[in-house]
Amino acid sequence: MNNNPSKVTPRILSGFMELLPADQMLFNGMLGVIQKSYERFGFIPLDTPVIELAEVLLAKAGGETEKQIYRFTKGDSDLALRFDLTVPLARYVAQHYPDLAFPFRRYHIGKVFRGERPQRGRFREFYQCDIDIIGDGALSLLNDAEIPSVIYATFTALGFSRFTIKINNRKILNGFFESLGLASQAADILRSVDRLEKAGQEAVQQELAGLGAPPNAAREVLAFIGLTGDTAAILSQLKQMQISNGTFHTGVDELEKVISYVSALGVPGQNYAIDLTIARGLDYYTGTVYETVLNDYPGIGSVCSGGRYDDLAGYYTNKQLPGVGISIGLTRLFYQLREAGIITPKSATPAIVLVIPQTSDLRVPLQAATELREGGIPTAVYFDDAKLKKKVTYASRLGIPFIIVIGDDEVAGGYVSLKDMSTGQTSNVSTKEAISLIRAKESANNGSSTDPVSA
RNA sequence: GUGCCUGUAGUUCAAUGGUAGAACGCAGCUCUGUGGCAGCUGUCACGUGGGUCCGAUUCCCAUCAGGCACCCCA
Repeated sequence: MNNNPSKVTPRILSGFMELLPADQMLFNGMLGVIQKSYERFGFIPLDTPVIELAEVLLAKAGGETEKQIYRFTKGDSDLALRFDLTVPLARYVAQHYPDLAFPFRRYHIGKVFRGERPQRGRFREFYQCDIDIIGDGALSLLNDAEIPSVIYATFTALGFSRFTIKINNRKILNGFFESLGLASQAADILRSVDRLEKAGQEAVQQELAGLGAPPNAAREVLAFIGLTGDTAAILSQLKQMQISNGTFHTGVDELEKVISYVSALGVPGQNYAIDLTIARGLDYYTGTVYETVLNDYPGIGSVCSGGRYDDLAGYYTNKQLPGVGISIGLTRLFYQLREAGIITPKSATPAIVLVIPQTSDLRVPLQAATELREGGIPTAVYFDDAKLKKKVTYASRLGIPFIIVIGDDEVAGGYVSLKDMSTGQTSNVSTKEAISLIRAKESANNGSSTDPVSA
């Protein structure tokens, strides 16, 4: 690959994503939409170090985490890269507890690292966009209901309309398993149930048998999670079930409340549903759980998931800090949308206009550029010596929608030559007129393309 | 971490036991103040190491890299 032995081959590690300018613009657009949406709900921004003491990050330890974490030493320090944003949040809240106002609503958009085998859409470094609401001692169930409304607003802002927020409650599943005498295998069963769609009914049935579930219990499990209908129908079926288990009924109660409030918060009925099969692999969820899928692209899987947990920071503090939150895996989401052609890059630069000086005295072109920028128009200037054709091609390649050529004629005449790259029309106008012309055209375009996913 | 598949220009792909072509891209020209089209010219490759062979990009082994499935997850 590299003929020149004196040069190092430029390359990056597999599993790390790096984008070309047009894609980076698209990615940043999505990230900005998500951030704006989170802030609209009053979530507070948070940024924490990418590197933490291994002791802190691994306080909880746990098979997969331990295996996947990037860990290294620097001098005497045992360090690690964060593998999610929840553990740093727990540390942060425990550490700054006295200075925070609860419920603490924070969002955090940042990179996390996992040393997994990379695969399509699975990266070793990726962005998560998290929101969490942390209570001090207790946290109203209403927060569980607000989360889907944030998801709804965010995915709508991203340009999607056909998506479903699937909602379930762990207590229902746990209580149900307890009533079948399968409580000790609950975690494994949940995991198996979570794979229902992927692995198929038969495989799950066999797995359940392998876990020691008697055939009738396995059948009951499958029948249970197979309950169908709209939210009202599922809820009434759940309530009619003859199960004497407190946890189960608490779960049904919670789910019913959450569902009713989700509706009250204005999430349309077609955008959420009860799905008793979603369980989430993570073991720290204790109540409501969420998973969001794009109806037209089920293959992409969950694009946003999370849930309720009772004890966020038990490894760092004695305070009982319950919370609820979700995470959008932005890197994966972006990658898969891009792969599927659902989103396509538009421009490779934020510049709206390229000023092209065609004169040796740059003062007038530079003044014009400054005026454009003061007029709120992102402006780049082509400083280097080249033929006009090359400069125009440059604007074309980058997708810059306007160019302004300023040569000796323009300087002498006190005007600029404005060209609309999409129509090819040029006109001689004053800089002020150019600004309003560009603004008019841009706002007309933006009407339909504020979201990066207008497809 | 386990299993399977694949490594040829910047990219996507060909061909061949006698050292390789195309398309797109990129640079330039046709075209000295205007991009997209067209024509021409140029640019760039057999992942690495070993083995078999007169000779290996081709066959074999190892290694590295990439992809896929499992596991797990965003």
